Amino acid sequence: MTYNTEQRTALLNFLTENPDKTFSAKEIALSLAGKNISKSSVYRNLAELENERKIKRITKAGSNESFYQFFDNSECKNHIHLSCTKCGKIFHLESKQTERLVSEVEEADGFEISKSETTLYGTCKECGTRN
Amino acid sequence: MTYNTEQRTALLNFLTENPDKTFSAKEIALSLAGKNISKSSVYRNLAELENERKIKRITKAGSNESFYQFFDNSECKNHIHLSCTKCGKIFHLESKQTERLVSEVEEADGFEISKSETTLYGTCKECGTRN
DNA sequence: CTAAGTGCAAAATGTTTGCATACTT
DNA sequence: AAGTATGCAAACATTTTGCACTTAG
Repeated sequence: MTYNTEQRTALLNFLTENPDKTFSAKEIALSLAGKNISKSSVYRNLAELENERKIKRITKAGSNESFYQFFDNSECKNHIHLSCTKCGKIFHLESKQTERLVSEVEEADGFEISKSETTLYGTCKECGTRN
Repeated sequence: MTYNTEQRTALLNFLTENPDKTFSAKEIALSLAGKNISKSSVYRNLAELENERKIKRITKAGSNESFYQFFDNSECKNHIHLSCTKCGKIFHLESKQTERLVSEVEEADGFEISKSETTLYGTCKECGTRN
């Protein structure tokens, strides 16, 4: 169905090699300059890789841009995520502390929480102390 | 510092009167047609009211548009929010079930969670069963 | 009177699309 | 060979800005 083109590979490699950072489409295009990939292909591949759940699209507070981050869904069955609304980074929070919360929230309001996708927003340690 | 203009009042009134709905800037402009407010003023007032924490800016999954919802911060000291990534609505979750979660998450990763601002994302009952 | 807000049109930003060409399998 | 991806430029949609004018306090 999908081809492993030079461009898609370069894009996914780039995000894979920087798993704890987020990048805008523009930043990615810039980082991949010289790697023979156009703006359209950056966007098309980001969309495709997001569909395949290989990367995560992130929206930061106060910005209209989308940011993207590597996301290995297979490792995320049993924990939820913390996403910092300031820097946009995603942190992985181990399951034991959060199991209760998840079921409680689901019972309370009928909210359907897929653990692998659930994200709790707040301010991370770094961004908090920097302020 | 800020003036209570006819336009700002109309905009805030509109969101105040529809507290459980979210609106895009376009929808707001449309709803306020005849109320003597221009597109620029819609955007400028949305930004200003967001700064004043009187409204909340919301980003929906898969969309680049911003949506806005009335938000009375003063009522939200002791609970967290559930935000549906499909319909964008914000739900208020009472504190008892979540107190533990909040402190546990804060201890675990140093995440600083202001209860009145914390939002847990997922799919709400309506959007979940509709699918 | 002065600072703040307004409308309008133009510009800037971020993203998507049509099309002809090229690549992957 | 067939289907998929690419680059480019143009189109889009949303949001922001410059400027002259108006209004709230």
